[in-house]
Amino acid sequence: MPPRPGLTTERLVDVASTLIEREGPNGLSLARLAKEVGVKTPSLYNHIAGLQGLQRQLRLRGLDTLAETLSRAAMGRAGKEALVAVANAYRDFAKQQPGLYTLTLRSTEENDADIQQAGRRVVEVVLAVLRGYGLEGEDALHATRYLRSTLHGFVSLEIGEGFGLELSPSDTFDCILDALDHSLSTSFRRDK
Amino acid sequence: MPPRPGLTTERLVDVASTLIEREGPNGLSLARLAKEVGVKTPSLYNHIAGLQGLQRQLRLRGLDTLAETLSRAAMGRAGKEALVAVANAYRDFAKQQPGLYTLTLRSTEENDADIQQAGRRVVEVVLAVLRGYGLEGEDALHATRYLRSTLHGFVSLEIGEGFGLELSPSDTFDCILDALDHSLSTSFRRDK
DNA sequence: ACCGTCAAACTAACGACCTTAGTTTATTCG
DNA sequence: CGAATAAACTAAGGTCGTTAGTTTGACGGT
Repeated sequence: MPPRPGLTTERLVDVASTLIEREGPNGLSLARLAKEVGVKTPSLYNHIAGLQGLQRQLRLRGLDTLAETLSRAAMGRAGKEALVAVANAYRDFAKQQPGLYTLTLRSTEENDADIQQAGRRVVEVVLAVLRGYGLEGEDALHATRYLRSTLHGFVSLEIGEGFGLELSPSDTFDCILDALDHSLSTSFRRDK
Repeated sequence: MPPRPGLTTERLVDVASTLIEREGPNGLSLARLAKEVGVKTPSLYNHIAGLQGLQRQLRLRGLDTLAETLSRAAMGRAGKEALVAVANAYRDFAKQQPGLYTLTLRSTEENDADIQQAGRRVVEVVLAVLRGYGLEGEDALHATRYLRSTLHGFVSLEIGEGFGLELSPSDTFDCILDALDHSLSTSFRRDK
């Protein structure tokens, strides 16, 4: 049906996701993507809605694989074991695809139903972990924000600057998880 | 000395910092900045080293004012009181200048001595707060990363998407500070 | 086996932006 | 009052993203 190359949206997002790791989230351009797949730039518009559309697709893929990775890690575990597994899965995802992670967590400026739903799937996994701590209702929501904040903050800083120093980030991460486990076990019961 | 406008690097950074709030970190362009101060784009190069140089100056200013804001908040306080004051100052800074905050915390890719030093000044304030908890040595370094991760993660998420829902972010922040205080008071003693 | 259809590629062109090189101009200092 | 200097300017080149309009080639039905 198509004259020659036979592109698909899928393939473009594939190639773009490798590009974003090589060049960083800001180095991603339609020009480079087009060159990479052997096509002129305007041809891309048959498959994606411009640069914004491409970024949106990447964010969507990032959220989807993140949600799946996390739920896999949570399966069959509970309590601190689940917390540790999910947290490490989160960190590994960010470290293996820092470009995609960074783009995914960038503020979107526009309320996009699909993206919001994909984001909700991630939050749900975190909520499930907290259920193992007996947290529900408002407490669980506060705790979810706490957990997300800590995880996102840690991996952002680790990706961004590597924390400098020669102190092992993994050791720090373990300390943080101990502290989180302790907080979730005790101080997040409604006692305000 | 100058023919007409009499620009300075200072003034350019001033105007750029207002621009970055109106347009977001990605909306900042030399073209807009030039128009704003009534000058042609190339003239800017007499005062700043291109777009990268401008962003570097903004990051520098962001780190400097952040460090000063935090040390002001920490002055004369100790323990939980210091923690709460510094944390709120951090959050307020990010909320009042989200564009500058975002740009400041973006990974820089290049090891710039001035920027690294400015960043160190921020870390030192945090370290000082932790000294009030009796933390020193490796423990203090781990704890600093914990604190920075949580603060940065929370304000990033809050700036980015507002956390959705109608649950008050301020309430969550208070919960988080309680949990942090508790962790720092107990579980960060060397007991691994 | 042919032809029309249709999607996917292309070319052409515009506008925004960053950057460099070379030129003008006004102020200040000797 | 004249020359030096620093800050503005014009001109020009390059990269991008995007839109509009054109070509092309594979597929389905007659």
